[in-house]
Amino acid sequence: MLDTIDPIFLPTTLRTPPAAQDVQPAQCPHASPFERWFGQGERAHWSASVAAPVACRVARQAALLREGACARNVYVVQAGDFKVSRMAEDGYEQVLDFAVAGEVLGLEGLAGGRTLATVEALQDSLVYAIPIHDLRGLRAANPLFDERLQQSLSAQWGRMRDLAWLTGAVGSDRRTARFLLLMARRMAERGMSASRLHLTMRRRDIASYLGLAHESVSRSMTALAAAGLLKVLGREVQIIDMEGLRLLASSTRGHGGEAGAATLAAPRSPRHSATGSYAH
Amino acid sequence: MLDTIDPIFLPTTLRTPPAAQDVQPAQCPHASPFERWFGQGERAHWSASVAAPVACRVARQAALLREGACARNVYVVQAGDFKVSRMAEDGYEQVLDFAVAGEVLGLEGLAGGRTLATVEALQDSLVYAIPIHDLRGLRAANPLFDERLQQSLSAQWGRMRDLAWLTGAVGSDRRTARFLLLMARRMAERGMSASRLHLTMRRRDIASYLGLAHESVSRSMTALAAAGLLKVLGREVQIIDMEGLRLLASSTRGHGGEAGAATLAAPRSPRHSATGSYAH
DNA sequence: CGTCCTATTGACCTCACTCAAGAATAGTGG
DNA sequence: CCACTATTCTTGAGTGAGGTCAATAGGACG
Repeated sequence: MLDTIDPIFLPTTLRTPPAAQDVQPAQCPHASPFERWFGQGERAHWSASVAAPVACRVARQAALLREGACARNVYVVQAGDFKVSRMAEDGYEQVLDFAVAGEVLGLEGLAGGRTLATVEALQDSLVYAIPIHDLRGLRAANPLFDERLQQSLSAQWGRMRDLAWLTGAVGSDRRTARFLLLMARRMAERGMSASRLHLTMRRRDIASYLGLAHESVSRSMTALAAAGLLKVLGREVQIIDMEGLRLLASSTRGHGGEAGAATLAAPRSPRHSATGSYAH
Repeated sequence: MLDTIDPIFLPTTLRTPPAAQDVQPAQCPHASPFERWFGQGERAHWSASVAAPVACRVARQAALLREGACARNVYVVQAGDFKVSRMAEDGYEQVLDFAVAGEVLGLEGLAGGRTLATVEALQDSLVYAIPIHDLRGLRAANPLFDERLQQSLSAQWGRMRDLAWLTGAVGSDRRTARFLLLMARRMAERGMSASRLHLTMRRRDIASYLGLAHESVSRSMTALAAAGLLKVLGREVQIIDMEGLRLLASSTRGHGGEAGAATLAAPRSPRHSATGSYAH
């Protein structure tokens, strides 16, 4: 009976002490990712020929999947978050997505047998590994899992929609605002605070994801903070004016947001930096 | 027996007379999309409870799927091509993809029951409609179809990869070059000439897809033509120097392509326009 | 304590967006 | 078939935004 697996979050050598909402899946309105995927109690039975998913710890900066490798497993993220990237032909690292708890990784390698992206842990994380050759049997044995898998495949479309929504916005401030709103939405979907973001990835990763220079991301952050929409302290971001951020992000192109009220101050003047410790 | 369906291409009021390679699926190294999806001859049998897919003609500019509508069918494109777009909150039309023969449309609506994108025919096209409630039965009855469906779901990941590859490039010329290479690759995958592109979509659609202004797309086209890489004549594009185009597109950012040789002439000087009939 | 990585800020300047106008094409109706 | 219209495409001019280069500071880690 695998339902006795305790979803212990890994307190081993965590650089950044985990925030309270991260280690308490019980606080989420939904059950833990494991239960949502495989069911709980007596419903989480496995067929005799199929092994139960194996819990794996992934250290920060460790590669869960490496581009071009042989695809062996898919992974369900139990805790932590990941960066999905791909190497362009000239060595540029193109970030495709950021995956958080509840998502499944490695499905892209199903067809070709080869991993098509590198997936790297942004913090010490916990995943459940499912061998690809067990997928069919697991789907047959566990209807809930089959349903979740279907949803994940169609959720892939949502990722593309998000990416297009982000890169479709003209203006680095707008684009950065959309990114923050997207991250906030993902937090909210998991029952955590939407206004308090952690941003485990580097500015450079965000920049690659948004199609900007990392300096522009940095500048936009401070600009949004100077406009009173955010408080930025390194990778810690607190959204002050969610509605203002939405208004700014709502217009995809052209000058001014909607009614011309949400435009940031044109003569970028961060005299009084609201960036916390970075003030000087 | 549905294998007797003749994939007649519609010669009804075609503005642009279809090129020979478009109406001759027999010339492709692969079979027709219908055969590739459903098999041919005796293998294309259907279970008694599941109707065979229905061929549907879609007129140019007609909406095959409309965003927000109730999801009833998925469609396999037999001939023609489509624009997949989504309306942003401010009314901006964000183009997400261009679909060509062999691809499946409407899968994104499977989970939520609602269509998440508008799919519009760029030319008079032919699709096979499959009711969603028949999907399960059809997959069970036809293993080939099941396999293709799996591949299409994982192919969705490739679309996102393509989109990120496009928007990741800095510089409108590079981005346009990548777009043309992408279209050429899709043509080649279907056994057609990779150097001769039709571009059934408007410049504005390309621009939305690439995250550019449509004027920039137009300018980049003429710039690429002036550099001797292309011949542009409205929506008809012929790639002259495929390798040069690849070299230009290979570098995602920074000045110059790879060895500094593939940069376009800096003082954009289209004295002698190579745009065909647009010369004056 | 020294090194490496990351983040921020500044200066400069190219480039692409915006606005605007003209030309070519497609579509419609007489 | 041609006139008329609407849409699409191209080109120009100007400017502001963001990319590149560069320097500094902060933080992590051994």
